[in-house]
Amino acid sequence: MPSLRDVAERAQVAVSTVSAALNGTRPVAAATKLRIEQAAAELGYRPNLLARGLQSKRTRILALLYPAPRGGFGLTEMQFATGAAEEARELGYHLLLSPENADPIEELRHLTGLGLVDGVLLMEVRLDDERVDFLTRAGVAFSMIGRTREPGPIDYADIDFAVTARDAVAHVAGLGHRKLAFFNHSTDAYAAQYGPAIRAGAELAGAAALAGIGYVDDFRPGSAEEGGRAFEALLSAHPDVTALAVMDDHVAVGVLAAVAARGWRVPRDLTLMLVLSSSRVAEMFRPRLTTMEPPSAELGRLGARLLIDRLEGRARSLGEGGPRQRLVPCRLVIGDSSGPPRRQVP
Amino acid sequence: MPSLRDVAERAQVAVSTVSAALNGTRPVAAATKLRIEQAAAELGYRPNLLARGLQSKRTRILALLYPAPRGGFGLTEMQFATGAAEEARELGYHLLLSPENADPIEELRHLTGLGLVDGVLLMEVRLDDERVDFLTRAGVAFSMIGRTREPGPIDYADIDFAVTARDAVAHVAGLGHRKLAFFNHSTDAYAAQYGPAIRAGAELAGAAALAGIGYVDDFRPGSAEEGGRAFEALLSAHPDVTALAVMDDHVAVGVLAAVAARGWRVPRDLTLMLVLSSSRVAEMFRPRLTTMEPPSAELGRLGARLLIDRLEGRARSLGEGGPRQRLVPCRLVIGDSSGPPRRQVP
DNA sequence: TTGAAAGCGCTAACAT
DNA sequence: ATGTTAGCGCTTTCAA
Repeated sequence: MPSLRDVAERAQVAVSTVSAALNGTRPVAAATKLRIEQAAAELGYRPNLLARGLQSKRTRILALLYPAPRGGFGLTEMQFATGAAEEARELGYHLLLSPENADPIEELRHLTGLGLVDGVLLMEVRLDDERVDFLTRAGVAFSMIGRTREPGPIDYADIDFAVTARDAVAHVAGLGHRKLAFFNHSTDAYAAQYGPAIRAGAELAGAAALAGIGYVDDFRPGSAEEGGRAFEALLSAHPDVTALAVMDDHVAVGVLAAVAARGWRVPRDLTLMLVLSSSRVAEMFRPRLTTMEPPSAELGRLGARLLIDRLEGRARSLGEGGPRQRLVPCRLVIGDSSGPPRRQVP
Repeated sequence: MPSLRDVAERAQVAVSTVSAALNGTRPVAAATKLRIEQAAAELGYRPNLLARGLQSKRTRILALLYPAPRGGFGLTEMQFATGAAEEARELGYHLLLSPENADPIEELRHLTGLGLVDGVLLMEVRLDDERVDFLTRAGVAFSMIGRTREPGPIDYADIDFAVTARDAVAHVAGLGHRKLAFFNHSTDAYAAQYGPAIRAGAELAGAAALAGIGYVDDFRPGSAEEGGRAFEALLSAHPDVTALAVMDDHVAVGVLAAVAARGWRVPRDLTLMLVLSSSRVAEMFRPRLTTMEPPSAELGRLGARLLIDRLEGRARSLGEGGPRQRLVPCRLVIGDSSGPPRRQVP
């Protein structure tokens, strides 16, 4: 690999001039610049990132931190990662994939101590997240995909649960439904302070109230079987529920089975929709399920962009330099599982 | 961040001694070593990877190259990535996520020119893959997840299609089936030299022949609808087919619908199985589908390991230093869609 | 067994 | 407008 010196020799100038010409750090005579660029091109010169980073304290490398997938990574998580990687690449950055081990803080301490990364992108942020405290204290630049309970002045990109809930409720209310049920994530996820579960529940409740329709979310099945049972329990407790939103794909499977078992059909007897599931999953059901599809890749891109903006001080220049927090709603993808409410049995 | 010099001062020794003590590069008196380690610990010293890399030409960073997902990444691809990242971390390496843009070779030239990565992990390898030629010529260390038509002396980890096919055929033959059909990937994927599609088809044919059962794979539906139609076409052309394996989840959806439409049931009238689909997907069907689940995370891990072994010269030390090629079969996960053949209508 | 010093490839003062 | 030089933090001869 040719170095700056090789280019300098070939162009008959000093290394600092080459550096300046290539980086635009200081004015260089047009003629010299041309010679330099030509020499660099002929040699196939590429700046050595390590040398540059060692000197400038900037590597243009970002780390994406994620908990080692408990139940295996879903499509959604993957899209955060690929979205972030693409945005980073387009802005001239690299993305390091950093699975967390048992001790995320130690992991972070290690990672940031290496001098390898300029900033950190946090995935799977919990409502109370120790990683956030650590990074803040350590003065490391970071942004979140998702957010803590009180993000304060921290950059993040997250789902706009308020708008998502409003859209979901508007969808079912528009079809004429008067009472919506919601099967949130399992109690475990809820207890684990899983932000989306808690926010989705709260916002759906609010949106339903605002729209003046009934709302229930007492059930939190965690599997297909539990989903089926929860559905039956739901109907006996609330026979007037005609629309159901569920967070978990597997639960939807169980609900559909229970619907069929009692001789009902979707959407004739029940409007069923997914929340936070990709349309690729939704369309594997029959009937194809309506879903509120999360803007995963977009959130990944945004998270990366926010971080890079901050690193480059752009956050400060435009606007007042405060935190930049971006909310993106899910997209309503209407399948074949949405319809008017069933005629109530008398 | 404390540097080597800080540690050296605190321990009252020369920097070179600290380096030696911490890396075991040369003998250091036990007492000195202890002092040094203590000083390092007290200071919370972390070696600067950039400085080390600049000097040693080794960064312990690997790049995972993948084509920007055409139809979006599947679960399988994701697991390659997380598997590789975990293995890398456990072996003291970092993994860079590198989406390819329009020009993969230029991308590669850039990436390897930066001096940032020690080696490259190739995903989505096609039967003829220009990236392989480039890396070989450029003398860059790499390994593949998947393989070219003639991998020659290149390290790779791939699915053992022969064993997978044999297991799949044994499964259906063991249930008493005498004729198996296979819906391969769509013609597009086939034409795109997608290795798994081509190898799976070839090996299933071979395995069926060896087991002495009939085999058809004339159909290549690419969607649920095409899957349904293909199924009907299959039955009229080969009414004696009682077992069907499909590569594509969506196609399975269509087949199930067609089965139901003609008043049939799975597995009573048809044994249906997935090939190369994760069990998480398979269990979302009703009935739960039998699947040959790809060892994705394992392949990711192996790919990373092979590459690291080579980088550390371990490939050469043990054995004769030739390429290391690892094949791992899919795992048969039996669902509720496998059963004995239907009684043939006369 | 340890220390001194050179240098990896680059950036950024400081000089000219 | 360009050249000279001093490091960034580390590894690695070479001396002592």
